[in-house]
This record gives sequence, C-alpha cells and structure tokens, in this order.
Amino acid sequence: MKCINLSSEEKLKEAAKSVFLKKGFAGTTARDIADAAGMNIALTNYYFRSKEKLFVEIFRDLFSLYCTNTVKILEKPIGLKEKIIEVIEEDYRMMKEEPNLVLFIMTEIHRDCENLLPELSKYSEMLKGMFVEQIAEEVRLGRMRDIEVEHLMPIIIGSLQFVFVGKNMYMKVHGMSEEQFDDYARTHKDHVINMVVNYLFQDVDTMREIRVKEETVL
Amino acid sequence: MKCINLSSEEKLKEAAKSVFLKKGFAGTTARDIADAAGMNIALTNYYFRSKEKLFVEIFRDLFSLYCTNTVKILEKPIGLKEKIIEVIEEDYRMMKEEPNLVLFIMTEIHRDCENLLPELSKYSEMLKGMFVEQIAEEVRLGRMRDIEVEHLMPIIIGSLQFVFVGKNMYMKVHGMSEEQFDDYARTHKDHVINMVVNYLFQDVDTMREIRVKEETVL
DNA sequence: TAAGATTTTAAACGTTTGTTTAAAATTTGC
DNA sequence: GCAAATTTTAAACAAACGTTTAAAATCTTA
Repeated sequence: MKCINLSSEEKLKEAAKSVFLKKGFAGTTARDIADAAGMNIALTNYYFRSKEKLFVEIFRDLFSLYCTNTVKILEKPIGLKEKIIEVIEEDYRMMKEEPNLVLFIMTEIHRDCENLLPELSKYSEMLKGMFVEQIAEEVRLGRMRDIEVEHLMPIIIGSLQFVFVGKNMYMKVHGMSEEQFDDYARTHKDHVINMVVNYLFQDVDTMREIRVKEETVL
Repeated sequence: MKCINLSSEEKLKEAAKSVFLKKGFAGTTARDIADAAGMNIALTNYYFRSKEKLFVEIFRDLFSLYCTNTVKILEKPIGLKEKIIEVIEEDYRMMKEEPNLVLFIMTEIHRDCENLLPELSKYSEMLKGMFVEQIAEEVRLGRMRDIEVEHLMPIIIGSLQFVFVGKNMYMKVHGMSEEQFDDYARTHKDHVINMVVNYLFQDVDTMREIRVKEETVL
C-alpha cells in the first residue's frame, strides 16, 4: 500500500507557494522551486506531475486564504456596521501576514481567468446568502445608504487592498522600511474603516440627527 | 547620416506595448511581440537591442501615462475638493482607456523595483509642491479632515483603481460583459467620489452645519 | 536481512527562450 | 542609375525551459 512521505511533498509545496507568491506563475521556473526547497529538480514532477498542476493546487489554497475568513465574517449573525469593520480588520490581518497575496491573486486571474474560474465560486458565495438580505433589510429601514452589493464589497475591501497591491511602490516612493510600512498600513486601515463606515452609515445618522434637531426647534 | 524609419520602429513598439500590458514582462516572449507586430523576430533586437531595453522604454511611457495627467491636475490653481474630484474623474478616464494599466504598473514594480526605481520620481513629484501646501492650509483652516498626504493619495485613487486591478475577477464573478463592466465602473466611480469627498470634507461641513443650527437656536 | 516498494538523484530529453549572424531586399545620396 | 547605407529576412546560436529517464539510495515489510 502507498505510504507517501508528506514531509517532502509538503516541503516542496511550501517552497513553491513562497516562490509563486513572490514571482508569479510566469516568472517562476521549476529550478527556482527546487532551489527554494533545497530538493532535486525532478521532484516537482514526481509529486505533482507538472509545474502547472502544482500551481493550480497552490492557487486553490491561496484563493481560499484570500476569501474564507471574510466569508465567515459575512455569515456571522451580527450587525452590519460591526460586520464591515470586522471584515476590514480581517483583511488587514490577512495582508499583513501575506502581503503579496492580493497582487498574486489579481495577476494570476488576469493571466488565466478561464482555468482558474472554478476557484472563484467561493468569492461568489461571499455575495449571496444572508449578507445580501441583511443589506436589503438595513437599506429598507433607512439605516444604511442604498448601495448594490457589487459596489459594496469593493468599497469595503478595495481601498485597503490597493495599498498592499502597491506596497513595493509606496515603500520606494516614501522610502519606507518593512516596519514603517506596517505602521503606515495600520493607520491607513483606520482611515478606511472611518471613511467606509462614515459613507455607509454616518451620513444617514447625521442627517437623522439634523432632522431631529430641526424638529426639536420647530 | 542615420535616418531611421520610425514607422517600423514605432509599429514594433506599439505592438510590444499592447502585449506587455496584457501579459507582463515575464509572460511575454520575443516571438509574441514579433507576431503581434507582424514583423521578423530579429527586429526587436535590431531596433531596441534587447527585450528588456524595449520593456524599460515602454514602462517609462506607461508610467508616465499613469501619472502625468494626475500630477497636472494636482498642480492646478483650483480648490481642493474640486481638485480631488477631477483626479478621480481623470483616473477613471485613464483606466477606461487602458484597463490593464494599473495591474501592469503594480506587477512590474513588484517584480523589479530596483531597476524601475528611477521612473518613480514622477510619482514623488505628485506628493510635493503646492499640493502638500494646499492640504496643510485647508487642514489649518479646519475645512478638511487632518490627513497626511501619504494616506490621502491612496484614499483618493485606491478604491477606484482596485476595481480595475480586479477587473477580470469582477467580470467573471458577476458574469459581466465589457459594456456592463464599463457601466459598473462608472457607477463605482461616483460612489468613490461621494465617499471620499464625504470623508474629507462633508463631515466637517455637516458638523459645522450642526454647529450653525445650534447657534441659531440658542 | 533479504526482497520489494518508494524516494531521490544525476543526467539527459526535446522545446522554447532571447539573441546573433550573414545574406537578401530595400532605400538613400550623389 | 549605381554604390553605399539601411532595413528585413531566414536560419542558427547557446542557454534555459519543463519534463523524463533509469539507476542509486532509502525505506517498508516479511
């Protein structure tokens, strides 16, 4: 009976993940992966049959890393404002842990959308189910700006993720170290939370406050 | 005296630009470029000496396309709110014209930051000069939220550019055609303008309005 | 410990890569 | 209109690519 030594196979996969994240599929050679793992060049094909099959397997894992936690938060039975703040905080945590992830995902989907399409279903789930209903309910009650979910998600995650997509650019332009970028990103995250919550909720609240004040006066 | 036929050299460069924008440096072969131009494979090296030298020349052009118009707007002698709206509108116009540009810029700087560093100086200019002074003045007068310019620019351009970075992903996830994405992006642009202006100015205005109302009452 | 199964290795496979060459085709300048 | 300069071509280059092979090394099982 087959008894795979997972240690070698997984060591190779971890090394490949690291290289793919940094250089992308097109920029990575089979020898880059072997070198990073400190293993023989033939082992990639021995364990994973081809560079592309290894890549697809890793992409699946990384796309899950990109989505899963956010989807879980969207499904939590909590208030919408609280939920959106949690999503942004989780996004920040994820990108701090793996800063290359967002650009990697975007680049590879851009390169080979058709082949990687099946992996996108999880992202679709994000926008369905109780989250959409929750938005509709909040909008109906006038507690939230009327906005379609297709616009809401990029509003929530876009501005912060963009900072990590352009991480190398910002670091060069502003002469930042890794630590300085961490500080920068954390501060930016707080700006984004304020801005998004302000746009989606506060304006409504403030308008209500004004209305209340006016009614009190009259 | 040397008399270059610009028609062939420029035809090659335009073809290369198109291929590089779509596939990136690592994903583009010399034969891809020759095929796209309908020219002989040797001509790339005849006119540009190497694939990399051709790429750097094209990157310079495209980075300029990415920055120049925005910098011009930032230097205009107009109000800050008006200016920020103009920047977002110009960003949208640019990305509608060349949807692959932002992801291209981000990917290539990520790949080879050191070599492409000299090209980044223009982006730095963006953040200097009268724009910074204008922000400081507006903040001092209490007409604008207190925010550092390093955070302001990603706040302004990040959310909208992110939508174009993830264009292929959104199109697949939401099953959009090119025309539908155009509509989607235009609507999103308007959301971004509202959100950003709201965050930077409206809150201050509204608070002032409230204060004025209170004073009127008392 | 011996036989069989599995893992690892060095070497080579046929392609494709970016680039070069040298001759052919074309254009330029007198 | 001819010699010189320039542009374009087909062919080939060495190097690097993903992959395969077959033998060596290691581990498993009895």
